[in-house]
Amino acid sequence: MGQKNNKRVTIYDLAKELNVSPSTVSRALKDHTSIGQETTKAVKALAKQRGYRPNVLASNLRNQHSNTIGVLVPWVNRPFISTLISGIEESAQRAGYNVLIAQTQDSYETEVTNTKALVDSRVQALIVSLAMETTDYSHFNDAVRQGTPVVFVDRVPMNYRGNQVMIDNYQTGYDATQYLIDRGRKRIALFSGSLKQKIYRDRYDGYVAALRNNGIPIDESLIGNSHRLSIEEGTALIAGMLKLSVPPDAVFSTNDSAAIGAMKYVKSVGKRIPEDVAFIGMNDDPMCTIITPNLTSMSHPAAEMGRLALRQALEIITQPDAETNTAITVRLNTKVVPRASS
Amino acid sequence: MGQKNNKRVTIYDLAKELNVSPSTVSRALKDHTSIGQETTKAVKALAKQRGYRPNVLASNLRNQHSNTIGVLVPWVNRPFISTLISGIEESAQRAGYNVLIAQTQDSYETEVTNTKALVDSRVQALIVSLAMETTDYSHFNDAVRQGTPVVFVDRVPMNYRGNQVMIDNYQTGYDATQYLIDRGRKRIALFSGSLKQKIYRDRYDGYVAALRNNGIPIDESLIGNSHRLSIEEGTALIAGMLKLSVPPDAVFSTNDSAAIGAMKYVKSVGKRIPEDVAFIGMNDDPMCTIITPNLTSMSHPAAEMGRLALRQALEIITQPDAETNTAITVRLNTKVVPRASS
DNA sequence: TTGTACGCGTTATCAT
DNA sequence: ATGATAACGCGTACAA
Repeated sequence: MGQKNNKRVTIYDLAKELNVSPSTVSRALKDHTSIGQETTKAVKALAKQRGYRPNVLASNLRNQHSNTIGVLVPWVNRPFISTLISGIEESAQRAGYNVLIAQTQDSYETEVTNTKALVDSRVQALIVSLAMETTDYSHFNDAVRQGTPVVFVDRVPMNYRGNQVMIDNYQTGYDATQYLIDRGRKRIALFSGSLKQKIYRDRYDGYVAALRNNGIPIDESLIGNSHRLSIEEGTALIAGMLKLSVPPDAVFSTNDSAAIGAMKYVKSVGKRIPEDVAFIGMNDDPMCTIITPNLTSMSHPAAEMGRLALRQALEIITQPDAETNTAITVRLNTKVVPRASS
Repeated sequence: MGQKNNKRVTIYDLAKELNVSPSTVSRALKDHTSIGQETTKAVKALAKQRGYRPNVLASNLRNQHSNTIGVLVPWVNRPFISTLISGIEESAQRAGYNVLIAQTQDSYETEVTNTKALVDSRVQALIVSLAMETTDYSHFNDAVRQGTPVVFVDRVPMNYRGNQVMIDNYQTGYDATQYLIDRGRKRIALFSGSLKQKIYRDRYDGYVAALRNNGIPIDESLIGNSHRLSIEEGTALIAGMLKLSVPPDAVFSTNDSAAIGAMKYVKSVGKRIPEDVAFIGMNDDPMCTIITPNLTSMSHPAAEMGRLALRQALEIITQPDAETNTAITVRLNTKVVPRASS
């Protein structure tokens, strides 16, 4: 595809050709007021003609930053996360920033490695959603210590008071559970992720509180833990619970995939949804309106969370004295998206 | 989260403290054979103790590259693309490369802008899937001319002979259509993307050839063009076609989303799938096994394509004389993934 | 308004 | 086995 020609034009080339100094070129190119109109115009014209492009590598070194935002997530190919990234990328692009992406594959070790790699790449800020098993956050402390601010999104650390964007997970868990209770359900199963993760812990707490406030006993056999909350794991969880002497009459799954896996199983054994088992999921992924019956879910504004996380990052970056900033926690409200499954 | 302390340790700091020269430190750090065991060990120990991290910005400038791969896609939050990216990222990580991501939002203008931005960022290679309306590829010629090799994946240019990874779209279109014909269908609708895009053009050609070889006339009213092949557009397309005096008895949709939109509509008006209208999609997205009945589709190895594209990029990068390389076209075969919808 | 000179941190070349 | 020096390209303090 075309000829290759690595000799890139520099400000020195332009300077020589115009018989001015490189600094004049440098200044003219960024519309420095102290450079004459004539000169500026001439420089720009030649730059365009010669196809001059600034060497970002040199500029980065000189300015000690990369104009890049790092994004570290468990997996990019999940509906919620890919939309989150889409929101981040769109905002970043508009603000003139690049986006460097890495996935942890939900592994703590990979998270540590990649955090270091991103910091080494001198990203100006790091937007992070934690790996499932992460309970030690010291690698992020290291990042901040080295001058890379961190904004957490969705899967945020326990007891964290720094910059973060999330939903109100406790309330979401409470509301989802209450929604099922309001529809007459008494034996409500919970599909949860690791309780070491704050988001799942909070949803669990909301679930327990809702049951308690309605005088419904907590039954441990109805609480299923799952590593990844995949479709397959959802199937496995419900299969186990349907064998109980008194099986659940409803399921609150803390993501949609596991709910859908369970629904598929329930349908396959001839039980009716929602009559025999009602379902409510979380995230409101597109698949909710594809399954039959459509899956009730809790809203989860992925793109918006991405935009907000990026905005926070930008604010930190542009603050001259990052030390004195007050950290911001954005906690978004969710609501039930009612559909036929409950 | 911890104290901030921007003063980063450099090889000069280490050199001074150890009473050696910076070059010795630099060499020791990368296990240069000419440095004594003792010295090397001492340097590494101190580096670790002082928390030394190389300044990638400086290294990049010196080496004239960024160790980064640029990825330019229409949207990151689509099942096929997010999985493609996942494959690229995983391989890149393993090879020690960063991944810079940008989306074109299927706009030609944005594609041009972002290509330039990525080239300016000195990515070492660009992996691109074209925007829907792109028919002029000169911005990629510019990229190559400036020394940034380009690998296309999935949505590749027309009549291109450079590096690219794709599926055999003609054969895929042919096989999908033949599959419906084999099941006795005569009036087979096609849901296509823009025919200016090679992938849709090839699928269209395959569709036409299959009909022709089976003596079935081409009916223009059964060929639907769609801008984004979204669920909504699928619904709209089938709604129009069902009004025909002789409506289609099958649909070949060139992606799964549009097929599913159409299936939802068909079910909503009380027609049966596959008895009244059979369906086959493309990509084999997860949603195929969520819809009822499950959607037959054509396989589309997204993660594998990502890995292959990255490998091609790496080969080009590591080739010393890129000029003389022969370009590689990888064309993967697909197969029908049969399910209940046809 | 423009030019000179230096530094950002690393690495490669050449010398010792 | 180690050191001195230059260079990558840009941006800016200081000088003119």
